[in-house]
Amino acid sequence: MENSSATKIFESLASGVRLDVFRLLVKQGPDGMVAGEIASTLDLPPTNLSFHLKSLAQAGMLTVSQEGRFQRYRANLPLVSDLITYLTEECCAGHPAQCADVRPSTFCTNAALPPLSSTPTKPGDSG
Amino acid sequence: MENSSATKIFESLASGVRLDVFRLLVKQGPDGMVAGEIASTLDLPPTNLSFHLKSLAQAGMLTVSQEGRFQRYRANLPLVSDLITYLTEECCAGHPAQCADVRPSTFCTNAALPPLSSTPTKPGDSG
DNA sequence: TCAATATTTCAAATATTGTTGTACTATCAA
DNA sequence: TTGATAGTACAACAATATTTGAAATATTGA
Repeated sequence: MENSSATKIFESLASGVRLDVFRLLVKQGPDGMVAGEIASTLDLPPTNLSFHLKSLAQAGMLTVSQEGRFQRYRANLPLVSDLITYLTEECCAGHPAQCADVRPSTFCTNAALPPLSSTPTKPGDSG
Repeated sequence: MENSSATKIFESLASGVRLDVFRLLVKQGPDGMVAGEIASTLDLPPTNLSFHLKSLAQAGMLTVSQEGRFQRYRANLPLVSDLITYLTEECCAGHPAQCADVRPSTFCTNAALPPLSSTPTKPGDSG
């Protein structure tokens, strides 16, 4: 991931409203929600919601699909994974022992994450 | 975590400069870096760096410790873990099967995350 | 076609952030 | 104490983001 993409994603989450929207859609899973449902659930004026949905969708955090007059939004969870990878990659670069002191158990050691310092690769191949 | 804390954290990461700073400090691990080193590594004027460091530190993403004239900054990785938990909690609430379709292998199923839909509890106890 | 509904686009007002230079505090070294 | 270094606080300006209402677009159903 590039810095500009990651920045855009973080910007898209850097708002109380958009955070509420995204978390609501995470909860809904593959069902997603149409814009009107989101608006009434979170008690937002449609113009304002549309503004925030656009921001999230342009960052890639939401996908949209049209259903007649409705627009259905869904959270893009795989992108969250990519984002964390970007944020934490090269953690304690080249020093697995240090990394162990610092990492939250979620990271570095996690199978889904890319080859960081804790992978069983040969040492010394930091990017 | 509360919405306002999470928003503050995402705001703190919603800048190309701050993202570079944080990732650099992730790489350094427990060693961290002093402000001047960060400034020269990223080629930033000290006033500007100070502005961004403050934002990251106030959000809790960095810790600071004084060393004589120097200020040493370190990435606070456990907070990243808390943040992801907040962002993805109640994923596909109450519908583990759906969740499996959607989640990146990093989430939901992860031991470090809170009891979501994928925990081995009885089905149908959505929060 | 026409009226109603769902949602977005646009424009204007307001609010918030980012950048820069200057000044300040604290520490170091003599 | 003095002068140098490390870093931050403040103030001014520039740049962006957020909110709102009115208007536009697209779909539905009579």
